[in-house]
Amino acid sequence: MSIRVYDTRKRKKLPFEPVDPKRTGMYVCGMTVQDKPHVGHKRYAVAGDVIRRYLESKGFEVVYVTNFTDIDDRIIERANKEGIPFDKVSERNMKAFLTYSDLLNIKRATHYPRATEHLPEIIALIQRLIEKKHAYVSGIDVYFDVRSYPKYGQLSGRKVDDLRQGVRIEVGEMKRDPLDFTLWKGAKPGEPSWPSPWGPGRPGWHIECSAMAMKYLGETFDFHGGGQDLVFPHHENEIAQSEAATGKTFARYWIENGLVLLRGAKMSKSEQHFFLIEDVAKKVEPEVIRFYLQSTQYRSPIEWNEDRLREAGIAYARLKSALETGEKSGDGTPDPALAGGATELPANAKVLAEARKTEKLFQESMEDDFNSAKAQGHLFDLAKAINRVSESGRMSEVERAALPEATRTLRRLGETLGLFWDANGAEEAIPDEVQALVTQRDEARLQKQWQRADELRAEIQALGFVLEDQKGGTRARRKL
RNA sequence: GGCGGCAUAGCCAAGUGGCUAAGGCGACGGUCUGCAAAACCGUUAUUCCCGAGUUCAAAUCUCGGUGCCGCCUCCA
Repeated sequence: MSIRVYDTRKRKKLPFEPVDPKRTGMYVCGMTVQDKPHVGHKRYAVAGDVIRRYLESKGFEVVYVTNFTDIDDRIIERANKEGIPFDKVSERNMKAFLTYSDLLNIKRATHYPRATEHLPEIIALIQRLIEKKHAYVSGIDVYFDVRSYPKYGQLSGRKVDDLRQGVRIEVGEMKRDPLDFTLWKGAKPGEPSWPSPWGPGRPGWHIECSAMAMKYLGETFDFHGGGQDLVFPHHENEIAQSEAATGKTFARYWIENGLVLLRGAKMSKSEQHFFLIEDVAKKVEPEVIRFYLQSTQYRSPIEWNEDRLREAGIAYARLKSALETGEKSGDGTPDPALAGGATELPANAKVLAEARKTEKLFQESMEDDFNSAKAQGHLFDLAKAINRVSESGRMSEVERAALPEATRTLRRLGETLGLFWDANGAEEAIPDEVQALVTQRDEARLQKQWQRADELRAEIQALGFVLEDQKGGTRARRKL
């Protein structure tokens, strides 16, 4: 058993060798909170959460850090437009981010550091870079000297000389080299600012992540994630400024996730080409959104598409249904095979064999660069085995005795992927209104009033529930 | 123009040197059902964008095409 991780920097899968055998650190670049979160912001959150949950299931203590960039030009722009302080804008969008993280069963991070709360750390890091001659003061700004760091470009595979053309210098910037990037941006009149040795100003975009990652995870840590659109320049610059300052490896594994596409093109704030997660959540069950987002390997792009989501809903319902079936037949039923004092589950039960096999394949999938798509796929084989046992009228005692254990395996593996949390209480909370209609329909069916029964079923379906007439009675489920 | 990635059935998606090319959706046939739904059983890629090469052996490696995506400016 060994975990292998694809590292963007080395461009290959490497064995996972944590800095600390018991504890691992993950830094996942969060969002700039000038706006509400869109689906793309949930892709990286889900991808990170899956990896985190898996590592935790392997016994690691995971220190998980996701930042908020709560000060930058866009936020200031937005605040000015609305005529409110910048922190009102960032505050409300951070809140929205967390609301929808919870909705998608994304575990809360260990830390959610914000740039504006880490000015001392940021300033100290910039000072360190100036002392080492990797940064210089120019006018009211401080820049990183890219030419002073020969390994620049190692993450994104770029050569400094190739980059020379095309780089733009904004008005007012006084860089020695067009490639140099801002560490500290001196404030213009009326802009929010913090005091520093170089005068009032605010941090550049990249420096906060280096400072905060090092503060919470140490100068060298295991995982650094974020969207693939951050590879260059953001992550490249993070490596440059961090490793130039410490002389040590910064993050050991760079695990950038593929982007969410909309009609074939990247979801993006600046292009106004995106779906807000709050709008999507009104139409699609949160469990299905999550299931869908992790049904593709995290490094591949994923198309956001209503047809795909509907299919995902059907597929996911299959898993949930098997789980429910298994748990229902398992609960409260004495296991005949165990009644005689037997302490071990019947090893020759087919469901149990399937559960063991699924467990093995699931683990192998996740060990191979956290392939949740593959792991999730294996769950369907176990679901089928559980349904098969529950289905057959002449279920053997051996199979029945093994069913609870097999079902527990399904639940445990699903939960490792962050599934099966029943976001809307779909199982328990059948509204009284719906339940009353179900009862009426049952009565009609007893009297063989089929037309009346069908009308009632149509009404119930219109309320978003599906019916399953079973031997023991009618089961109503929320449609996923 | 430079850098990186992707191309697998009707659709989505695993698989990156050798067992029958996972799984889901859809479709078709069957069981069950008052009819459905769900579930179960069966069928649905002699073949992995195209061409050449390496190898006893390639969807998987190499080279050359074609198409798509991302980055090179803020973006998860």
